[in-house]
Amino acid sequence: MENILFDFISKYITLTEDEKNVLVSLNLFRSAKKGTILLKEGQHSKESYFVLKGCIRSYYLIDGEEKTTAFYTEMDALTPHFVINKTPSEYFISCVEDSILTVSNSDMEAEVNSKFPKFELMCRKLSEELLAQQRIDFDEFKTSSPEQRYLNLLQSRPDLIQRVPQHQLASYLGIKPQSLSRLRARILEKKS
Amino acid sequence: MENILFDFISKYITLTEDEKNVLVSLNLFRSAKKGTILLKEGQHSKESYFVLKGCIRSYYLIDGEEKTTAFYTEMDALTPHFVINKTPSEYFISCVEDSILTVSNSDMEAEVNSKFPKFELMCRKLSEELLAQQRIDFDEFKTSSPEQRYLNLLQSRPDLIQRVPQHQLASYLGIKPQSLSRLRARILEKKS
DNA sequence: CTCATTTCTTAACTTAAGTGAACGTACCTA
DNA sequence: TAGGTACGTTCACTTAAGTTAAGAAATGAG
Repeated sequence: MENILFDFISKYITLTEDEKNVLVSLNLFRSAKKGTILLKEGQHSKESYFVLKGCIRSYYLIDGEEKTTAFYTEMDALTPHFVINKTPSEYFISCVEDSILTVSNSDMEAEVNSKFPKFELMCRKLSEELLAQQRIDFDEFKTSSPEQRYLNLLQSRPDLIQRVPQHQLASYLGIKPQSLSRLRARILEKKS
Repeated sequence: MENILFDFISKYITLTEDEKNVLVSLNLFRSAKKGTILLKEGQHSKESYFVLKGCIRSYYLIDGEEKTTAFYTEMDALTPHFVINKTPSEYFISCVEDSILTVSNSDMEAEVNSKFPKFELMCRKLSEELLAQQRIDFDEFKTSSPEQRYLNLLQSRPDLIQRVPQHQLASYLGIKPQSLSRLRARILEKKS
């Protein structure tokens, strides 16, 4: 299990055996059942997650309705995003499937950063990369229709469509479940 | 003019006079007329911009139509986002108004980072902050209708609505100019 | 100042998403 | 096994955005 984490880290920096051991000793690993809520609206957690296996999602609860904004699957990193305003979280994080994660908080990160300065470098590279990807995703969302967004998702993350309930997918695409059903029917009709 | 830049930097790290002088000696400052295109689709520039005065925007050209994805005004930093795929830019950057900018490329950044390691820290903090803000903006976009997005923009960046042509604003909101006109008329009607 | 171009608004019509309701299926659980 | 709940699909209807076109207003160049 650790190997997935080390494979991920090795994309950014090279670790010695000693450094790997320090990481393992931190007891980062946690498994969580489908449906487990990792973060509730209003909590002020600074936990970061890295998905080793499974799928987690972030969502807002607006007028009693869940609005899913992101899915994180194997090798995805989720850092909470209320760094700026420092107000409590306005969103939830929960497990779509039984999952195995690493969980770290800012204290642990500070500790590791001070012991191994190259972690600082990894953090910078990672957040730059996440920022770039986030911008690309946002641009793509803004410049396409719900139908195009669905077709793009079919290309880029076909597994999600199988793994995730339709109503969560729909709100991720910015539409209602009924519209997703209709849209899928429309696409099938076009093909024939 | 330099002071705006130093004020911005001081939010992240503290600079000595020597360090400030090095920055000034780099000749970062450039002014650009309204309409100037700073980056064209297909170019492979690694320039970063920081807006001291004026307004610049990024946009895609899709089926002959401009799709504006972001506006950057005073104190905003724009880092190009094809860090990952390393393919040429798929979007344009141009000046909405006569603007004064600082322009830096990755070579210059590497030079400054090696001379003053604390710049590395600033870059990390900045990209973490930008990532957080980007996520918040994306979430807000996804969870609201065009009308709500317009009302939110009216709250959060009222200056944009004055400074920016309507058709650019419309595509920034993800709709057509005609729909923005109609939507504004609808809002006015509701108020009365 | 005038002409041409661009930008913005309005209107009529089309298309697609939102809404509310009904129905079938699968999955729990008592 | 029976009843309940959650989920997905379908339908009819409503609402809002896309499209096409026309005209008014602002901008810019000569």
